[in-house]
Amino acid sequence: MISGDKVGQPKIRNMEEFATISGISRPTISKYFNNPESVRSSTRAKIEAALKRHDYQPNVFAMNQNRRTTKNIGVVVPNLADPFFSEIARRVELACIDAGYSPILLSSHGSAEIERDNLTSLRALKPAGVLLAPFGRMSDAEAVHAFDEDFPLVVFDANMSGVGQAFVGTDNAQSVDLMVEYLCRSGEAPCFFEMKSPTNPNANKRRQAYIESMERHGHVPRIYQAEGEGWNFEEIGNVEGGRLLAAKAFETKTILCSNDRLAIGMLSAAYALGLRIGHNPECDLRIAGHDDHPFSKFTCPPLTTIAQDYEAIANRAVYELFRTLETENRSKDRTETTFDGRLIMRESA
Amino acid sequence: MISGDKVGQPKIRNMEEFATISGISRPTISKYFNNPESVRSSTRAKIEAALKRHDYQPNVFAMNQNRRTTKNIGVVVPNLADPFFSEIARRVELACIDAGYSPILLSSHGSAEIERDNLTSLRALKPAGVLLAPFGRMSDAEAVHAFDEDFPLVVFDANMSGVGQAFVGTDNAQSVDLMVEYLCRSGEAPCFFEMKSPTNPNANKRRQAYIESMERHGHVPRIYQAEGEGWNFEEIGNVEGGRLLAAKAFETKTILCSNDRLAIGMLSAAYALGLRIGHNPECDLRIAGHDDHPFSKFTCPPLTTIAQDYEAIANRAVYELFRTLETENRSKDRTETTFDGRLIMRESA
DNA sequence: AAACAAAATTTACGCGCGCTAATTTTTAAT
DNA sequence: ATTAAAAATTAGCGCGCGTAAATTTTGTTT
Repeated sequence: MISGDKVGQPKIRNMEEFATISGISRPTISKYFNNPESVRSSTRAKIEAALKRHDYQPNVFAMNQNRRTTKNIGVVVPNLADPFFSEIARRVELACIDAGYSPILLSSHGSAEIERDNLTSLRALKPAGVLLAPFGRMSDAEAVHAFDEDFPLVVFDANMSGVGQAFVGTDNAQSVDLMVEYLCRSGEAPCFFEMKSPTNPNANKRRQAYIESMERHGHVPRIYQAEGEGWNFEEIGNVEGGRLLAAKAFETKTILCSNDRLAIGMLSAAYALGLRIGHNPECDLRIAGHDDHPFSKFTCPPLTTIAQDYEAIANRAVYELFRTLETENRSKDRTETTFDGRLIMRESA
Repeated sequence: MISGDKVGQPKIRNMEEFATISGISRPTISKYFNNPESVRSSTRAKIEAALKRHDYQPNVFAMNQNRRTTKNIGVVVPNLADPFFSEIARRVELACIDAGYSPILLSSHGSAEIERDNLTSLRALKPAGVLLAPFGRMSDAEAVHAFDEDFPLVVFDANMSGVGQAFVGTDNAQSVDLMVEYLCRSGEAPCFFEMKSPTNPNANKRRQAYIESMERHGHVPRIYQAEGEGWNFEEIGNVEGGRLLAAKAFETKTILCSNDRLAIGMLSAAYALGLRIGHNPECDLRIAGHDDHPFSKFTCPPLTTIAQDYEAIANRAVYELFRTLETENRSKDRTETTFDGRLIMRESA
């Protein structure tokens, strides 16, 4: 028995045959598969009864060849190995499926070239729309702009000015201010640790937010930048952060890291140096992060950080895309939505 | 200007137009795109000259509708949020692209139902072959078997007896023995910490390997099992492992965890309890893991573990699939390939 | 140079479905 | 019972390409 066959039933080869068997005309069957609500309920019942007996499904390729627009949604993230993106991609995928679309998940594996290739590949699939978390300034701006011209596009996580029908992300100004305020209130004002050449534009926003927040609280901002390129943030935080710690280069005993992955690396370096990290009086150092990385709960000590609202960002990004798909008027009003970060207080700061 | 156009050239709409412009018949153009080597070099030169001037690419949907077999390769992993799978998926994807195929990456998000749905979705895409990392005994065996009947299938990471043309994974017997031997030689024989109801069949193999290895070394195996379901391994290792540590339930001071994620959670619990972890004489406990999770280098202290050979597994799985695609004779000789794990000595054990 | 097989190309048809227009049937409202 | 609106049917073209069979070209042998 071939899988998918119902016992004793011959295999349905195409929509014509299924139409005959279900006693409905082919165009009506076609309408049904395009939108089950668009046919009369009595007709729908007949079709679904036939479906139960024969489990036919239309040929995807024939469908997509002739449809004005496919049901494909491209989802492009810079790096699936980063838990932030794998988690948000998961939610985006499920939201698309719920809406009856087929998400196509592409990771750029940390390379702007692959990001460009991914957009090229997507063109061939004629997606109804695309959700893109771009590298930002690392991205091939020309390719992204061109893609924006040709397809409905929603950008998330990292903003690119003027690109896409909408941007959805976290309000770094709010989230960093929240953390700075907490750190100042509960102890010494923090210095800021980040990468010198951050791949992600959010890093720049966070630095700026840190500076403004510190000044607002009447403190002098102090920024320390680590050398290093690429996506190996933990390693950079470990090596460069460790170097700074060993050299006692930090002028304060409270360090706010630009993201959790840097903090995770630095915590490991601090441990190796025998430094006690935490908010207790007997501790040497406080370290905080940003993003609520899934492992940040299990660092030593657990990392105080900012949780981004994955669920809200994913749902809103999908919502904005579908809104664009429904209202044909492209590129009129570009919306920017940011969600607040939430302070996660743990032992590290 | 529409992106993709060459300046001053009109947009090519289909293969017919491209054939006219390049001065070659359409079927020959079709042959070229199917396999450039299959046309005479003089013909190939003409086509490629035309391609330079007009950058036409065939309609994917029309191609796949008529081809006996598509160039799609399905890649199904149980959980992209797990770095092991995101990393191996990355390598598999790139290997497929190199071979001129289009990988379609699907994560089952930790749910056997979604795994089944993913296989169903893949059917519609008529993939040339599929690379599946199954849940194992959690998988919908019937669905997987049925899929195996209908498509060339290579199983990796977790074996399912008799399923697929090939299995590729890590030799747990070897890798666990390697670790047990190291631990025994460098100190006390380890006890074994794992989940009571592991989702992954490798866990069972590792337990068995631990028992056999211990007996071979003349020690009594001691196994501790944590309650808890799902994929939140760190949490389970943290809570249940921490409970056992606090209760001083472990009869030895060396603990081998079934995987790194459990170890990561337990390390965090040990830290909270003020236990000193490591191989130095003054330490209270040694903890080791398995998989060389990307974060294991940055635990406190860094985790001694077993590195699986991602590259080899990914490449071999892809290789086995392509071998199956070339030789039409399915289901004759099923191969099983396992690669050795590599001991990564760090400070935790 | 003729003969001939092999390779390349052309001819011709079909894939499975979307979509449209005109017609017929069914439903819901008067 | 009448009628307008909604839904379904009939009929048929077109999408862009794969592919088998027929034809032409090419390269090799005698």
